[in-house]
Amino acid sequence: MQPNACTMKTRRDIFQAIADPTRRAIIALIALQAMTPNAIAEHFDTTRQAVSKHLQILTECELVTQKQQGREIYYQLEVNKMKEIDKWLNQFRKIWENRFNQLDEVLLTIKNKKK
Amino acid sequence: MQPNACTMKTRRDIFQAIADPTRRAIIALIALQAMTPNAIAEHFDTTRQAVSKHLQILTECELVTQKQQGREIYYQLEVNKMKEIDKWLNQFRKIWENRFNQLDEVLLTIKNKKK
DNA sequence: AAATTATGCAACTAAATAATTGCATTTATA
DNA sequence: TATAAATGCAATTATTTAGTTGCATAATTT
Repeated sequence: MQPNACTMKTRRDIFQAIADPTRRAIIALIALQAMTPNAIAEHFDTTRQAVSKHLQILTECELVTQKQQGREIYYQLEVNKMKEIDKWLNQFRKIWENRFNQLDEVLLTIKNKKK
Repeated sequence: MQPNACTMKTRRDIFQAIADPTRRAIIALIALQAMTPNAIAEHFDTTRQAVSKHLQILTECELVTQKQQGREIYYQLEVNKMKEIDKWLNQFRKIWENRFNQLDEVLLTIKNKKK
């Protein structure tokens, strides 16, 4: 059986995508307004092709989308996709809020003892 | 000059740490209660040594801490460190909340036009 | 139409990564 | 005290990654 279109050499996900510092910088850069690969590359110390590869990876996991405009291609952040990281954080948020409440209680106890 | 103790082959950070799915699973596993490497390894399909390496990486970027108890070492999540990811998300949170408000306005406009 | 610009894709390379096996050390138990 | 258990560390390996250079293609501009 032939490998289908979904077959990829590497498994990309959003966590893998944001692991690279350059990609995080690109994400932050295009967060507010869409930009072309050339314009993005000007902000970094690498070649346009390297940036292009990063954009490809970001596109693969749907963190960015393209918008063709003549021969220029504008890449823009799909900010909604970023919420997935937020969702993953939720499980820990419960814990760290709990920890905070526990600390709160300790502080209250100390306070009451002082009275 | 001799390389000092801080010299590392690789630059680890929290984003790199959570990029690996096994490490994310470990993080989730020990989030609620500290566990030993052996106990953690039982949950995965790899060797204890591999888990140990993941724990080492997580320790390096201060996502987990150790607590020795006889010959056992309990690894526990430093849930506060997870907040760093949350902090990074803040810059995008502003945007996605904004987008939501914009949508909200559109919906309100539609609603008003219907009246 | 010819030259220029914007971009993607392929081949290649160096470095990093995740995992394995084997061994050493420390602590507990029989 | 001898054995077993819990763990870390070193060497090795296969795979992935990020980057480079070079080339092809499509859309502009001169």
